[in-house]
Amino acid sequence: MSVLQQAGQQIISMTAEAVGALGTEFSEEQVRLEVPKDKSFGEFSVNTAMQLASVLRKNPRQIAQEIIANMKTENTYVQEVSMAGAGFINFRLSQRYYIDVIKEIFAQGDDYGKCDIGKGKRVNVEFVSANPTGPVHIGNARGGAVGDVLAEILSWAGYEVTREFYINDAGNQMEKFGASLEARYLEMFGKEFTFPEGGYEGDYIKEIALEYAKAHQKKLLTEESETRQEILARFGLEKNLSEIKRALDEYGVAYDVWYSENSLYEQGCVAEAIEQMKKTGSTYEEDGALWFRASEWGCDKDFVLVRSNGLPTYIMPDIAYHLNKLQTRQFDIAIDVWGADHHGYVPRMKSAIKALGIDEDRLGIILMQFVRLVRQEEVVRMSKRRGEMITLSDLVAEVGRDAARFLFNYYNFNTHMDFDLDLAVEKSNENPVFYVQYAHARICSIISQLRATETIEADLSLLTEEEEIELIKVVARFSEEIAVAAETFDTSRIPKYAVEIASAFHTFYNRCRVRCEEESLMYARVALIEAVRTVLKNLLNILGVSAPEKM
RNA sequence: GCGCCCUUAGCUCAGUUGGAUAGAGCAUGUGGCUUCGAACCACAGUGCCGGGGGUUCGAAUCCCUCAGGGCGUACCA
Repeated sequence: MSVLQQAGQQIISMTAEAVGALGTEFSEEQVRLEVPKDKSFGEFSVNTAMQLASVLRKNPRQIAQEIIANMKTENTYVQEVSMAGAGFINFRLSQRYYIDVIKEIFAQGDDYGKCDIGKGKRVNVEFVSANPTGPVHIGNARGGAVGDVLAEILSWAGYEVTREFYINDAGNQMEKFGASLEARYLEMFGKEFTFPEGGYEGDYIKEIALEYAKAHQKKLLTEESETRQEILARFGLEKNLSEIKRALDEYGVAYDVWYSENSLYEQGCVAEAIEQMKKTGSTYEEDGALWFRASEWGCDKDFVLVRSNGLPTYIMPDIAYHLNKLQTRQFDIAIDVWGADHHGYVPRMKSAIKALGIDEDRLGIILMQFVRLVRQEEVVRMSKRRGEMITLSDLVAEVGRDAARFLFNYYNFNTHMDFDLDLAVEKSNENPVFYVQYAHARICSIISQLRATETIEADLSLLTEEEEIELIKVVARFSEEIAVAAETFDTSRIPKYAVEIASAFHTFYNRCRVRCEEESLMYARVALIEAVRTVLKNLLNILGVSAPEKM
């Protein structure tokens, strides 16, 4: 339990106890611990008196007074309890609390900020899963940044995390891919060809075809069209996948598992999943197709699982995939990071999961709102069909990995965001990522200049300035921030929290000199900023953003 | 038609799950380096929390309704 949690728990206990002494039932779970908006009210507050007002039919202020009179603060971090406003009970902590926070940071170092709400549960986070028919485009960039950081947050929160990429290497799009490649291949040798309807028109298709032609020349001209397409598709898939891996690697995203959709077919998982769906008794045949009675499982409409031509629809291998994750591989939780255009897909997937007897809460779905790229105050238009798009590699080359990852996580996944390329590049000093990195570099610089004398044991009780206390108060919240971020899947809390710490540090820096007259105070302050450096570094690590010592 | 998401300062966004006077950054204005990094700090102004009802001690937050924007609603993926 962190120092912060200990203090919080003490307040909860003493509050529940004090209410009990008044002759009223009030459990610890009912105590709502809050942080007052105005710091002059202290570190914590509870609104217990207001909660009890309607029950006791008394003025909340009077109730608050009675609760306070019964409070036992001996041997706790609480120094002072007071009543304010409509009946808030406010708590001020003793200095020992702040000292213990810094000691805790030193003791835990690179692990400071971790918590154990995950209790070792196994979580699978599947994200990006870009279509392997082409390069990773900008739309996937947000999902990549958020998915990767979410995975990291969950791991800090005590979950055992697997990062996974689902390769859509089966079905319709693979055929279109192969047909598109074939057309370009034939075109190259001056043969007759028809470009498939809805095929992939991007230049990279020509490049892949050219590459194959360079290596194998006219070899495929004598083949049947079907085998030709298959060979080209497989060749192109290999190419694209290695390019996708390269781009993601450059972006700082590394996967534990690359899961092939096609392998689900090959291993009979799709057929098996169809059987399982039938066994639920919620399927029926109509017009030669197999339908799932999703309307019985909380979905507005029924939908088709197997078409009348015998081929499964797109959702069938996906059901098999989730069955594989949640049943076969026994993950406790599976999280999917999807684009907002898939939101209609959520109730369908959940209804299937439910019908199969799996607790739907084990499936967490994050819907990523779209990103619009803005340049010169204008929205950059992209067309995947025409192959006009900005790739992840382009973005990283233009704004850098640090800025991209930080900014994508800076906004909650649920907000539509505009990514201003000019702002991210030209006015890079306005970018919050540099603000945080600057704070880190600044601390490193100070510490390196004082390194010779840093070994002396510091007297942390000398840290009494308002800016010093504020700084400690902020860094003390770390594990709490991780816990909330993990529970809400909200990665944006982390960069925002990092900015808050950087800001508290800069304020401190401008108000208090580290290298000051009194040596003992100097050591105490060195210890303080050393602790802050650890926290900033840990936060940047979680974000996958570098923590430079010089800028 | 039905369903989901969004709407908070000039701009980009927070708002601790219903609490105290609604906050940051950017932009604007003023001030701060003979001493640790001025990529920084301090101070200043701006709000019909999209509109209107309701729930209660108390609403930006929960419910209803209307408006605007985005996206779904295939035997496409």
